[in-house]
This record gives sequence, C-alpha cells and structure tokens, in this order.
Amino acid sequence: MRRSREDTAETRKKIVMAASRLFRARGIAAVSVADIMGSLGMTVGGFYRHFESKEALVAEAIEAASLETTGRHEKAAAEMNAGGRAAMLLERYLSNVHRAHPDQGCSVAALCSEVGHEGRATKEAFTCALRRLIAMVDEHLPKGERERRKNVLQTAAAMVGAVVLARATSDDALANELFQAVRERALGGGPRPHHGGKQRRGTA
Amino acid sequence: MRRSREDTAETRKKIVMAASRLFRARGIAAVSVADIMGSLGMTVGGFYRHFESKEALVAEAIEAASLETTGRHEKAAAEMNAGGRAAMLLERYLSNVHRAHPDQGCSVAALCSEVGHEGRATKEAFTCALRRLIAMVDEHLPKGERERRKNVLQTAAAMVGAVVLARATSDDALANELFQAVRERALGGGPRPHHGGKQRRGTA
DNA sequence: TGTACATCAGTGAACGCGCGTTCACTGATGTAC
DNA sequence: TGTACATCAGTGAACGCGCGTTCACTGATGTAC
Repeated sequence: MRRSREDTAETRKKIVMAASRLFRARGIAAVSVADIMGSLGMTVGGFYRHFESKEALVAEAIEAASLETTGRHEKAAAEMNAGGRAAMLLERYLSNVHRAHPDQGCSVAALCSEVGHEGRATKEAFTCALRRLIAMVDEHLPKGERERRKNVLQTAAAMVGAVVLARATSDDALANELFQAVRERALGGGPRPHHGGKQRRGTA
Repeated sequence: MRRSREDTAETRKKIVMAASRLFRARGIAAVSVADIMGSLGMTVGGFYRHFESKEALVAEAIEAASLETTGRHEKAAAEMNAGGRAAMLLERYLSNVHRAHPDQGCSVAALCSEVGHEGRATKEAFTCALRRLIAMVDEHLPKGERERRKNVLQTAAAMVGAVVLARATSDDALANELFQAVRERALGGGPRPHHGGKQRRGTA
C-alpha cells in the first residue's frame, strides 16, 4: 500500500545504507537485490520503485559509504590537536579493526579490484570516493613538504594496498607487518630516535 | 572418447592457463566454468575429469599466474645490469600497459579485493602469490638500506594499490599521477638533483 | 473541513537466464594375457 | 607382437538454484473539488 512521502524517503535512504554495508562486506556481485531488501524485512519488488536498476544503486551506495567514513574520521580528527591527526588516521585505517570490518570501513579498499570490471557510472562514483580519500590523507599529513602531492598519492596507494592485501591474505603476521610498514614509512621512519621531526631515509 | 596421457596432461594445463587469464581479466565470480572450457573449444562436462570443483581450479590458476608473471620479469631482469632493475620493475608494473591488460599481469593486483571474500584455499594461494611479489620487490630494490623490510613492504603495498586504483578509476590523469608518485617515491625522490643516493624527506 | 478518487509504495509470484555440478553415453587409449 | 576388454577423457543434456527484473494487485496517502 502507498506510504507517506517521509516514509518513502526514509525507505530509500535505508536501502542505500543497507546496500553500502552489504557491498562492502561481500562485494557488489555477491550481494543480490533480494539480499538488500531482505535485510530491511522487505520484498524484492519494491526496490524498483526507488531505483532504476541494481547498477544505479551501486553508485549511490559507494558515495554514501565514502561520505559516512570520511565524515566519521573528520569528526574524530576535530577532537585532536593537528599534530596527532596523521598518526590517528594511519592507526585507524591500518588496523585489525578495519581489516576485520570492511562493511563499516573504507569503500575504496572494500571494492577496488571489483570496480575495475564495472561500468562507467560505478567507476565514476568510485573515483569520487578515491578523490575524497586522497583529500583526507592530504588534509592530515604534515604540511610544507617538498613534492607533497607525490607523498600524499603514494601514501594513499600504500594505505589502500595494505588493507586490501591484509584482507586477502590468510597470514595474520604478514598483514600486521604490512600495516606497520606503511604506518611508519608514512610518518617518516618509525621507532628510531627522533631528531627535530626530520629524518634521513636511505634510497637508491 | 579417451585421450592419451600426454593429451590429458596438456588439456589440464590449458584449462589452468585459460582460467588464469580469464580470472585476471574479469574476476573469479564473473567467469564461469563454461566460459573457461568454451575458450578452449570444449564443453563443460569434461572439466570435472580434471578438477574437483571451480574453487580447486582457482587456487591453481592463481599460482600459475603468479609463476608466469614473476618468471617473465626475472627473465627481463637477467638481461640488465643490477642498477637498473628496480627502475625497470617499477616502470613495467606501474604502466598503462599493465593497467590495460590485467589478464596478462599481476594476479595479486587483479584479484586482491575479491579474494577477501573467498575461502581458505584461495586465500592461501593468494598469499603465496603475494609473498612471491614481495620477494621480487625485495630482490630488485637497492640493497643495504636501514629498515629495508619496511621499505619493501610499503613499496609492494603502494605498487598493488596504485595499479588497482588506476584500473578502478575513470580518471586517466589521476591513474598516471598515482603511477608516477609511487615510481618516484620508491626510487627515492624522482626528478630532483641527486646527491650521493641519500636524500632528505620531510616528515612530521 | 469533508468526500471521492487517482496515485503509487510495497507484495509476492513469475519471467527468462546462467550458474556449478551430475550423468549416461561414446569411442580411443592403455593394459592384461 | 596381437587381441580382447577395461578404462576414462570428453560430450551435451539435465539437475536444482538464485539472479535481475517485471507485473497484477492491494490499500493507505495525497489531492481536487
């Protein structure tokens, strides 16, 4: 039976949230429209009153997940002094909690290799989420460095790579090693004695 | 009808090779047993003379892909002086050719986010491939550095991350920026003037 | 404000389709003598 | 070496199943008067 405009808008929002959670947990292809509607105690037919197709939902679900996680992090960062924000971002992103709970985590890390096989609309939504992740890394990494943009992009790639690899491997020790390596390299050297915030790094 | 032992072994090998190519191109779930057998001009029933299930094939296909790409790279590296090998590895891995042809590329980059949802056997095969990739990075990155293991792991994570993100995004410019950033950071700083192989890097 | 009715959110069965796997069958290969 | 037969690689149809999407239907909501 027909519902009020408020109910309709709320149902739509609920579908997007459920999809965003389920896609991150199990992947896009592995989650059916019936799974999503079922998780809300609804039947599958009603879905098409809100979305033209599953693909149309995917784009919205990616955006919702991206906004949710970025927003959650901004909120946590606002309660800290600027100096500790980079460390906090890395600690949260490169953690066993994030590894174990993709459904509540970064959509970029959750969906990256699957999106490569999806259509243009999905790739575009993913690209927005990726830009938002890069912007967040940019915002929190210490300022004023030479070649800053490159450092931000390399760190973002390493963060996503480490989480995805940690989730795909059965080797917990390797997963933790990856986390620690990316964390410490991004902050500039790890547990060695500090000397004024600048450290040498061996290279080629 | 029954085939000779040589034919049987060859068919089995062909199935693994075709699967390794198709899984990397389209993902594991998106490729059916019929697709694989069809690509060899065969019908689906024969598959089960060689493998117990699709999952059993997946593990072998990942291993075959990993050995193939690693072997191909070792061969190319053997024809170079040691000094240029790191640059070559990064140039080949972080390239538009690799981005555009996942079916012939790194199995780790092709399957990483999907393997997170697969069973133990698949994850174990993936972990072997990942260890092989890390060993390759280790072998070619310049020696003698402090915290070498961390640098190797961070570089491997960034390489995989950059390729996966480049494939998932619709933004070619961003993809190239990611490649360049990871390439130059891994080699120790990019186009700035060299001074003795060691350079300063700004940190927190 | 009250009433008559058009709208449409949600139901649940059905559509065609492709999936992984099984199976009876075929006939060349491998083996026992 | 020759022969009779058991083996088994590969075929192609069939199995049950779940997929995305459609559709006739229900009945509360929103609207026109």
